[in-house]
Amino acid sequence: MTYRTKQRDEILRFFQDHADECYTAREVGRLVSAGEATVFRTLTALTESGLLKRFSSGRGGSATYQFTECASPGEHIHLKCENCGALLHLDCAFMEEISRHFREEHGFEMDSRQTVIYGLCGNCAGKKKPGGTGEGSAS
Amino acid sequence: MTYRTKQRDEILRFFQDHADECYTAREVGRLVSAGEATVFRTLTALTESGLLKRFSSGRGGSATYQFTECASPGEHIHLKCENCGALLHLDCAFMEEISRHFREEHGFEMDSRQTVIYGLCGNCAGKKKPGGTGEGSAS
DNA sequence: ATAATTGCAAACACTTTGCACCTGT
DNA sequence: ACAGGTGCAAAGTGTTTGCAATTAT
Repeated sequence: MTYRTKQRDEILRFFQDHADECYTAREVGRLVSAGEATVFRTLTALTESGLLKRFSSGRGGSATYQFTECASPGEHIHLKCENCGALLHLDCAFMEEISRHFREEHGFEMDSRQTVIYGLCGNCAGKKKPGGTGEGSAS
Repeated sequence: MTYRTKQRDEILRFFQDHADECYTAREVGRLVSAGEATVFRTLTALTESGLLKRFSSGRGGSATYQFTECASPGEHIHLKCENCGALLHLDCAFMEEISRHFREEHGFEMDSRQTVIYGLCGNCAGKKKPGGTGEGSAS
């Protein structure tokens, strides 16, 4: 991450321009001009620096990545819509409340960076009801 | 899942006897007398029936499985300790409170089956502070 | 009896790595 | 110039699948 290359720029920009969608490494590879290896390396780097969020798919499927504005490790939690894929960032205030609840009532120190709440966003709730035994995840 | 075989019995029993630990398919394969394919098939089946919970590991690592008492889709949420691996089941009452918060204040319908809260349990909080860019997940 | 399950090995899919070449500073 | 990045192809993993033999009902 020392040099700035056009591949990284292009990949990051791609995610910024599609912040409402998840993409697999393969998809990214097809949509930008960068080799697969570079895509994987870049995706890993961007995830580690907090610009992207990674979601593991249930079985043997490929992981997906999505842009997330928060490069800074600020305190907030992510809500992921299982239907449309929207990634919502929960404001600090409420997160603190949840966090406190877990800590005080259950002695559990929540790690908001690793946690993703799955469910249906306002637009999707009431519509589609995803079946399957899907599995979600995030870094 | 029509017949009852000794392989499935053994695998399920293994998880019941080690309900506080996560195991990869490979580990299970070594510890019980069942072929790898059978282990994978059984793990998938048990996960689908809700007896096990599956956690995807961050990168290319293997998924891990853990016993979870709740075969019934009862309303409760899971808290997973990132340090010792403990899997805590949150009582309905508090889960309802969280759920309501998301719904009323954010229009978000939480899916408690898919969601796992990561963090440190009472015993581990304050001790080890896991680094890395790990990623958790669950079905 | 017969339909489901097992197990092996081969097939797959996703991700990582080695290494020579290219690029950013 | 030279550390760092890229890309190809090869190597790894982890997981799934085809199919004959085995087992539960």
